[in-house]
Amino acid sequence: MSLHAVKPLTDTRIRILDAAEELFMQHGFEGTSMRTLTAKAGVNLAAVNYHFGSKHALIEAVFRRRLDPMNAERIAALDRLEKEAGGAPLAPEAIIRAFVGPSLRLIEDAKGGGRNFIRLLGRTYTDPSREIRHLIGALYAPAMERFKAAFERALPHMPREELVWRMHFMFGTLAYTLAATDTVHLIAGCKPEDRYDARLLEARLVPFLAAGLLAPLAGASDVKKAA
Amino acid sequence: MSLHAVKPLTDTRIRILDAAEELFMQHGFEGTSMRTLTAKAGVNLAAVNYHFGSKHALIEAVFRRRLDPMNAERIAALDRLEKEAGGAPLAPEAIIRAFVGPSLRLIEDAKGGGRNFIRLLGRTYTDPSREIRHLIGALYAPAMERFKAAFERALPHMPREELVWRMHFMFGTLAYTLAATDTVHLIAGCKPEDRYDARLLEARLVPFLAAGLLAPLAGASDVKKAA
DNA sequence: GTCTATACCACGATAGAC
DNA sequence: GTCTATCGTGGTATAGAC
Repeated sequence: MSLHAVKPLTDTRIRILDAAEELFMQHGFEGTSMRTLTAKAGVNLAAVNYHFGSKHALIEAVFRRRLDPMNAERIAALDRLEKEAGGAPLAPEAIIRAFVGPSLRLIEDAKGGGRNFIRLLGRTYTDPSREIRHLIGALYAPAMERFKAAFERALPHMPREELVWRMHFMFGTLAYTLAATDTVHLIAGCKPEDRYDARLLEARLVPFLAAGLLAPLAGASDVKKAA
Repeated sequence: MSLHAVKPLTDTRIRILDAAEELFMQHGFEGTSMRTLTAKAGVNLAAVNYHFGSKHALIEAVFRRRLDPMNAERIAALDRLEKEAGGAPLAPEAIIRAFVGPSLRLIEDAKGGGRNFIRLLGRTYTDPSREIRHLIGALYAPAMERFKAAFERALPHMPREELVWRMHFMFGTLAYTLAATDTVHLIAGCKPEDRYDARLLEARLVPFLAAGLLAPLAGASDVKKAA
């Protein structure tokens, strides 16, 4: 099995995936019929079933095509860092950068559909369908395991439960920032041209996340009091 | 004009709003037909048009019903804090708490539909339709202005542009955390029963946000280098 | 192995008969 | 009103042409 998708990316497959990516973003999964999809892709109605097996399998392929390489990149970046460190624990900020970088780069790719995909991805975390959310979870799982382990080594004194929540918060901030690039105007006053500048975004986002991750731990009493 | 919605909440109106809230969450705006909506509400097909004028106006009413009181609550909390402080600048964490609290409380309301609404809201920030996003922006505008001013007074040395971005990040973290309560399992290891405990969530979320907001400012050189 | 035309089955909406 | 025929639309399956 290669690093790439399980099936080779023939022209027809690519056309279908591209069309699906765009239509799923615009109209959702339910709102996109196989007929409009294949029409947009310029392929036969049966092509989806032939190449992917079912609509659900197509959805999975849409996410796999971009998520698998993205997460592989993330893991590779982490591997590189750990190799360089030679056994020493990593700086939390470096781990964050390894995670954030690959996804940030995608939003600069408007032509190739990367930006569209990122927004689709952002929407899908909160998809009403359980199946879909589970799919996303499964696709993220290997990367999440690795990063969780890296954070645990970098922050040995942080309770595991707290770490999980802070990772959740960080993940959410990233997801929202990427998906809702149009929503910055919600808080007026930002230059719109900055929204899709990956390096600038990273320079702003990473310190925010790192500070949140390293926030002083509430005394155990505070959490108990709340519960 | 009262604090409540512009139109009185007759039984039919309420039934429609309740049904719309749930269906919009489950199937999106496009995916929800007036027929299924009125059927679920147990009202005549024409009732939506009579009471709200159009589907779009109904969407607006769905958001207004919950967002206006929620943001009013936020502003009232801020007013209270400022009165107590008597002219002194507020602690950033207190401002955050004033903003976060009202929305967090909604997720405990599963029966009354508050939790469903919060998830709908979370999805809508990244809605494909410009109109919808603008609507949300308009509904948030007054609260955002007030909170932005409060943060500016609390953090006089932070560049305005940086503050706007950090508010954006905080807003995103909150939005995602509320909308994607099911997604915590993405990073395995959290107790599922904690996901809807508002006070526990607040105890975890607020320190994270406060730390991010107060993160050390990158030297101007770093941002320039990125650009 | 790839693609096309077409058929099938399920569903919801619609409209006419009663 | 209720029943029912019908139609459009959805996802899926297959047989046969390249």
